[in-house]
Amino acid sequence: MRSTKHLTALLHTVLQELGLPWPEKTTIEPPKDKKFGDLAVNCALLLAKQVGKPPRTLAEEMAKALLGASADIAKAEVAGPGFVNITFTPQFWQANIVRTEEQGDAYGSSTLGKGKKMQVEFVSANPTGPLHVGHGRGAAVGDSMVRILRFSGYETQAEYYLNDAGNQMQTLGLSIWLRVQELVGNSTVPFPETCYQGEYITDIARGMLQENATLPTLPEAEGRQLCYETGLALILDGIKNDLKNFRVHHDVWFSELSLVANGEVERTLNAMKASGHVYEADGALWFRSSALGDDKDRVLRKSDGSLTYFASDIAYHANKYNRGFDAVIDVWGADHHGYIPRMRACIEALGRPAEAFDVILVQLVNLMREGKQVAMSTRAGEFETLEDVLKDVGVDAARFIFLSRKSDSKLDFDLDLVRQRTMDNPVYYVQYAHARVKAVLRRAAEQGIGTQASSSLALLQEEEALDLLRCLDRFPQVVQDAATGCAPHFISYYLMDLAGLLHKYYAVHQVVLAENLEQTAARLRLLQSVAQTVKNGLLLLGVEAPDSM
RNA sequence: GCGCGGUUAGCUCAGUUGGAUAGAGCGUUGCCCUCCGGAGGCAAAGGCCAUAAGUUCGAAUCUUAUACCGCGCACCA
Repeated sequence: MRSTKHLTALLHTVLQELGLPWPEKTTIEPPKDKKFGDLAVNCALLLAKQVGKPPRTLAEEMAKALLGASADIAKAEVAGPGFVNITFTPQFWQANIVRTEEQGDAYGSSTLGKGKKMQVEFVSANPTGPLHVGHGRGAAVGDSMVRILRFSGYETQAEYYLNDAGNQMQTLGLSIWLRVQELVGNSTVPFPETCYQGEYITDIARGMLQENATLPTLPEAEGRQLCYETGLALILDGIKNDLKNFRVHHDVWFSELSLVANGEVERTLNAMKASGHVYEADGALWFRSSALGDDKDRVLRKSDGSLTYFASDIAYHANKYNRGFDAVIDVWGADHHGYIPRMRACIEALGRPAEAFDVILVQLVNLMREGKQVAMSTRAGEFETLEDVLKDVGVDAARFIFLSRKSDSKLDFDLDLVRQRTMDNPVYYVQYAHARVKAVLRRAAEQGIGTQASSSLALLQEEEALDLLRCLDRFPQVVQDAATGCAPHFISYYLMDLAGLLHKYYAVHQVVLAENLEQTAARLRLLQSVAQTVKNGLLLLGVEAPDSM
């Protein structure tokens, strides 16, 4: 980050001196192969046609000018078809340590999103049962995005949308009610397939009976209402508890019912009527979403007079923007992708720019045990709860695995592997890098050796040290890319790289050398900077950075 | 049928705005413990980036077509 910024500024000056424009598509990035230097610039290739000179000639001119422009540049070479490869001096890289020391826990943060208000809505599982692993992935992704956005300077709110207004709530009340009747031997019909089959429903019914033995004798409407209210409260408590254990936090729990009750849905529909996005046909109220890119128009109020889920969802999103968010991100299960076009149409109808709405699709989790897929069926009430998985593998491992894949690709979650506390499990590989540094620092402290700021960083000349320094420099950019790309997995991949370089350095160079305190102090500072960066990165994933393991 | 996503090493997956000889982990094979935590490191083998055309200085990346896989196409939520 520091290196690319520095070179970008130098290149601007140099191009100006040479009388050349700055090509829009210029890239300044670390090349794949280290032998091409620290950073590669492609702009001679881009300018060649426009200027009418061979790319290599242009590149030569740039290289020469860059070399003279700053003492931080050790080499500027032309290679391949016309790349300019820049190598910085070791002193330049060593200064990264000072930067991480100064910034500490803030290293990697930025003001990228300064002044922007963002909202991330995630999990939002219907409160009709406990969370399962799929919800866990959405929870990890959403929570991590919130952390990354905040670290990048966005004012960010985490929200859970509670679907407490629909048919499913009716079904929940009925399911519990019928189980209550079963428990006291009143059932005359088999338990309906349309009701929730899970064992937790019977547990709730049993609990309610213990509290109130007269429950089954209540009139059905009253009994079902009571079952619904109590059931919802219990399930919600369970969900909140699961999320807390998973280190996932929501700032706001937003009730769908509240939107309907206070007339906000009606008001939003009226506003859309006024702007001509809505019409009546066949006794129903329709949203003309097909005019805004959707396949077909969508019903908002059914011919029986009741509202569709989509109607309250529109009101919900209108409400979000009215709360002042510049952009909202919804985290959805990938099976809802068909919902995106109508939602985009809705955003447009609300008069918001397309950039103000983003969806992160989270693919399903394929849970594996002993090499076989674990069957999951919500309808049959057979699913692996998040709670069970966390008990099995732990929060750190689960979060890291969820965040070490692109969200929009299927995830094989191998319980046997994720449970392992070995280096086959990437989370331990990364955490071990942190613990290892802390162990060395403890060891040094025992011998009375500290990390004096006065120590000479110029002693860090080894190739493995420079690799670490270059990697440290990438971190702020990685965080920003994760923020703008909605891609927490960039952080996990980065951390595995950094941890690998640390282990490599450690294997080659002994850090604590009693006979060379100056060298030792410099190396300790390098390691301390690495540990700090690992810790900052892990925090963005919601994973702990242990001092010992 | 239409739409969305996917197809990269034996397996699981990265690959940013089109860049140089396509990467990592696991697995396989071979090596390194007088050493601060070996819970580690080094090396080798392993590829028609699904297929075919196109765009251009240059394509895993962009376009089009085809194949296969997954998902979605409600006056459900």
